[in-house]
Amino acid sequence: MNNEKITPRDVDFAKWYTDIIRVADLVDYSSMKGSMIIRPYGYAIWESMVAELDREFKRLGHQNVQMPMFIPESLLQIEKDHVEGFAPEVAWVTHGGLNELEERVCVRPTSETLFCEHFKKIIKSYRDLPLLYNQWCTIVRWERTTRPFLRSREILWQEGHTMHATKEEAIKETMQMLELYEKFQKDFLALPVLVGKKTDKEKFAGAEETYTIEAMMYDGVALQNGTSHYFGQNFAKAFDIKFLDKNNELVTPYQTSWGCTTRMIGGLIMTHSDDLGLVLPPKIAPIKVALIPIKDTEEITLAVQELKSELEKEGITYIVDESDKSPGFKFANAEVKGYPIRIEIGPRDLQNNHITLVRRDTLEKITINKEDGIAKVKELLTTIQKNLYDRAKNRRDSMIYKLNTYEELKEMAKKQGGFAYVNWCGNISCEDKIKADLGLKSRCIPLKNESVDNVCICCGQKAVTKIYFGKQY
RNA sequence: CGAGAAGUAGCACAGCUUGGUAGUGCACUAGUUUUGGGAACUAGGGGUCGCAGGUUCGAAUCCUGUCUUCUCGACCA
Repeated sequence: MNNEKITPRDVDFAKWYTDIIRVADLVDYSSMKGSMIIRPYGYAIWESMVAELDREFKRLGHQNVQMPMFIPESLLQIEKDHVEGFAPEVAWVTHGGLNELEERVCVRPTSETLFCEHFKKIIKSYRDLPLLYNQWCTIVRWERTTRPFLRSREILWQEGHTMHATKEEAIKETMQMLELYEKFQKDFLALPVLVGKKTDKEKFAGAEETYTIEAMMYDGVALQNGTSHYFGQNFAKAFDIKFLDKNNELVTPYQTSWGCTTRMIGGLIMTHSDDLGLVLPPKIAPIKVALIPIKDTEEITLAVQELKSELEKEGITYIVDESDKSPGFKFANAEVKGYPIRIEIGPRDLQNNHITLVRRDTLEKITINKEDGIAKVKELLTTIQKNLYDRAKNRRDSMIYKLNTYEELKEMAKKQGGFAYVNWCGNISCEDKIKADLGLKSRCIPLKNESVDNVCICCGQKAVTKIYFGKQY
């Protein structure tokens, strides 16, 4: 910890973001371009997410597996759209030891092809389905420009891959996982998200339908924070995966995949944090409470001990700052780290049998009887979680603009950010034009579509759907 | 990949115009006094000034090349 100042959020958002990451000591940069080292505190945040998601995946019947890191070129090339989509950002290994490889292999940018090869071997009968696999791993995409958490060359993520006997079941799985992500981001990360379908232009290479979770950052720029794909039989056909159904007929199964990454940490920061440092939703904060003794006396040490054992009894994680730093320094440090609640214990408190609780989200100080402390902590953790979500949602909602004319859209594109909610004819030409002229990309088509009786915002032809446009990270 | 800017201690930077012993703040170490919003004092440790070449008696400083990073564009699930 050092006492570097953070660039104010409204002055330079990009600098503010990297400052937060630096002062909270979440990552370090490796000697290789575009690779980040996730430091212990950053990793602890990821572990909180992993624990929650992994439990949910397993509850829904998924099993974890581990696939190889390398994909032979011939394997990657089996599905045509897939290889075309990923070609520009694949890293290749050409040598093994001192010898040139007969066939080069890539470092997985995603593992559909590996799973498919495996599925082809193990799926024989309808009794083998559904096959519900998930993998926690890192992937590599050779990005030209990188940004910590949001776009790095090595990505720590989770990828689910499932096979189903029927189309309905596969679609159900796709939607179920999408909803799981939405619920997780809402309930745990306190991120209000738009859920919807990607346009054909923006969908995953090789997918029939791509669904997305779109969060909006403090500056109004969108962040795709999770996806769920319905593949239909595209990969299964390309890989010649077949099984014998109940009628003893050889048929092709239906497939899904879904994933989310450490990008969610970036999303957390860009949504909740402020000029003093990190702000973490209590449910995801690795440490919920920071205990700060103001002075090093016997009386205070005793009171800290009491609080520690009470927190332990309740299973609330905490940290005690027993360093010989000044109180002000300890407060600032606790704020930088984003601990949801800080408890100050000093002589003045103890005189009256009090302790002081400080909320990280509002910085409100609450003086309370020592005995009531833990009950108040529990209550506050819930309150803070809710407040963070409400705050983010109000901000997000205030930046969704329902627009009808191209002029209005043009005006919006000039502004800082936000989502435009507009009518669209469904043609890629309009999507291309809006991107080329205004720099806005389609975010998603809402799942529950309102009836559309208007014209496309771009071409004026009959609109077929509502759609969100916005800038993206 | 195009345009611009920058690389000097862990971090942030000054020094460069006009070449002459490597500097400042924070962080770090030890000691003393402190402690309710980023403590004070004292004493320390830490650098081949991104890399390579050139000019020069002498280069962080001037010249050439090169690598890397950042911003903007392009690209991008």
